[in-house]
Amino acid sequence: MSINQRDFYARPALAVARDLLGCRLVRVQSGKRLAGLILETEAYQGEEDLGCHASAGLTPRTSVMYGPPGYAYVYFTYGMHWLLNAVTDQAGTPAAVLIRAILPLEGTTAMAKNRPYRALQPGWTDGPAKLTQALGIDGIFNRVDLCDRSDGLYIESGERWADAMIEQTPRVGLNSVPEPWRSIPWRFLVQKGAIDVG
DNA sequence: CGGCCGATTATCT
DNA sequence: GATAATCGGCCGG
Repeated sequence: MSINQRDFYARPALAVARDLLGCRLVRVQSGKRLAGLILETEAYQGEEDLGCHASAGLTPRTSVMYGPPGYAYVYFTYGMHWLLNAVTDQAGTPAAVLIRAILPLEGTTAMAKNRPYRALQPGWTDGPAKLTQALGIDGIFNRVDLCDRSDGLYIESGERWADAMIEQTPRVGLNSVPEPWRSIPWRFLVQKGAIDVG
């Protein structure tokens, strides 16, 4: 397994969102690997994308998206949830990919401790806030370098799913965003039948 | 099983 | 002062 390097992220969010499916999200917590296969992502591309936080322009919160690719953009929403994005595209072009679901593969016991309530129930990591809880990711991970193993949060290359196994749908939760951004199919997910769930 | 709604606070207007 | 890239509980059928 090798860590995705800067050039992997230095592309438009749409391409990175597609290629992150099947990669392995790794969080090293207390010396242990907590990791899972990425099954669902969403692309947010540019100030003109009214679903993207950067559509509000350069602010302290969105500034990380304007920086170089390969860094984490972790933000807080709905008063209680942390969501994990990977910054993509070149510096100066704000873009990011939201990681929405993983299949837990390593360190599931530790993940269950991080997320005791629904641990190991069906679907316990199939939401963007659920997976950050399971992996113990919060605001202190904002701006960490995903290309650097020493930060304890990175993404390894994985197997590439066939296009036939990948579904594209509109992004979730953008009900107050105008068209065409509300309906543009920039959400990527691995079809359920493609996954061998235990 | 599906749909509605409250929780709770960082960020921007 | 309003809003939010969500989750989980509770309700009704």
